[in-house]
Amino acid sequence: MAPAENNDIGRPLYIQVRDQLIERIRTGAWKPGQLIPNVFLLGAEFKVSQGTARKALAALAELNLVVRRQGLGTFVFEHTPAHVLFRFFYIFDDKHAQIIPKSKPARPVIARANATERAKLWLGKNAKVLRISRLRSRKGKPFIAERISVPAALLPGLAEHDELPNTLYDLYQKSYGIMVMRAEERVTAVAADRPTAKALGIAPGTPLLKIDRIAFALDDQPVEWRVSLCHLVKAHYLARLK
Amino acid sequence: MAPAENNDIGRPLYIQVRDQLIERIRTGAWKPGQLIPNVFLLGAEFKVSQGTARKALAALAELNLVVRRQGLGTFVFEHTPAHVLFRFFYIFDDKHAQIIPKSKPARPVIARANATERAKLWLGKNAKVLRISRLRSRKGKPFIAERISVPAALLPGLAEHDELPNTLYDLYQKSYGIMVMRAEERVTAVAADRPTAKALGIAPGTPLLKIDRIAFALDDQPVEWRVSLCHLVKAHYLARLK
DNA sequence: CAGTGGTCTAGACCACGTG
DNA sequence: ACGTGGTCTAGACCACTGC
Repeated sequence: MAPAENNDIGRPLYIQVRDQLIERIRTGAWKPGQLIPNVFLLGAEFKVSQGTARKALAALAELNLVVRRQGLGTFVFEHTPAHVLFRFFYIFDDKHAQIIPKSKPARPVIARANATERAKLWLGKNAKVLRISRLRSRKGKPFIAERISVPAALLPGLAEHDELPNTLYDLYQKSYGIMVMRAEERVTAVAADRPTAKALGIAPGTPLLKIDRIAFALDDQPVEWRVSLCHLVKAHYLARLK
Repeated sequence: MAPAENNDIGRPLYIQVRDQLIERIRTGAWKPGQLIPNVFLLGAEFKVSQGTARKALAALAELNLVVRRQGLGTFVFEHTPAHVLFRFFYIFDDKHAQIIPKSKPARPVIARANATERAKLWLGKNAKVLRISRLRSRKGKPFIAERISVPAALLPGLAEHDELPNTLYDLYQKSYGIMVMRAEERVTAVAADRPTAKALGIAPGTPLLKIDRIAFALDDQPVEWRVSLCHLVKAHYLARLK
């Protein structure tokens, strides 16, 4: 990268290198779990020093796109089901142990996006969405009613699936190359309405924790809207602030 | 730092430097808002290279203990009321604007810590706590009932205060040198009990968002336990996951 | 203009995990 | 023993800020 390219003027070299590496991961040229070249090889390839290549990798690791392991190498981040839960499902029991919920396979339904879905997912007038409704259980008892909407254009062919896995985010990554990078959760307390109460086996009016989540992909486009109504007994939602 | 000190073997140089700088901030040798020496001066003082001093400062900035401003210098982080709210009060209205709550002055009460307080705040058998109960309002209407417990030993003389400010964390820092660095919030939905409902002017049984927060200081000791019962209309708690 | 943080280089050495 | 990431150095130059 000896002479600064014209469209990159002003941007630090290590950011330019980082962004080219991001592109390799996004396009699938480098697959999840794959070992990538070390700092010297990358430095040689991009005509930058070892230190700059190292800084680019550190920035990639900061974005959770690679994992660096001393003595082993640098690997493209892999969305395993366990890791996805660990990253994006913050319900804990009263002993501070993370709760791993089960969900029954559910069939997605395709439909025209309604106004809320278009607003939440930045969709146009005639866009379609896949909707998934399902219950999540703990020790055999349902405690979360979940409603998910995903832009249909992002997941071609998914509507034909009969069964969806417990964690959708690794399916998004492995089958569609969509990496969920961050999420925003808006949390409130609501009273259970009749259908929800029936589904969860509780009295109508019971206070539920409502988690309204938008998940964003690498390019910061929303890829999923999910509303979870949670009946938490001896359990809580955990947020860490710093 | 030319020869590695014995108790520091194995720890990277820049971490050793960082920790000595942390100590200066913690003890008040460097005051909040103060400009600190540049990388070359720090490097000379600690007998390390410019790059290592820079890495120590970057690590300090990572901990939010200093703010680096290009062209100006590096400053010790200052807990202004506005910044504290921004960092630790995550209630937003439906237009995604952060809500700034007002609270009436409240008088702290001193008492022997009960079992829950001892567990949450890691206190011994006969430790005392200061308790503060207050309402927080939005547009003149109370919407949060708050109960706070703080180890009395941490805040000598506070019990004599008649009035407490809207944000306690900058009081902790300025008057007692306690810097709240992080917090854990456990969030659930509960039904309003009679006294809370009366205080907030709502019907008993109304779903409330209960936020159970422990705030931790620099040394990772808990310094405050706070339970907030929030009646959120057209408002929500926001969490950002990455 | 001077002073600051930010980037970049080239190279040495250390710490860790595997074979 | 080897290859990896992690640390550390010494020094050059750039970018931003305020005077």
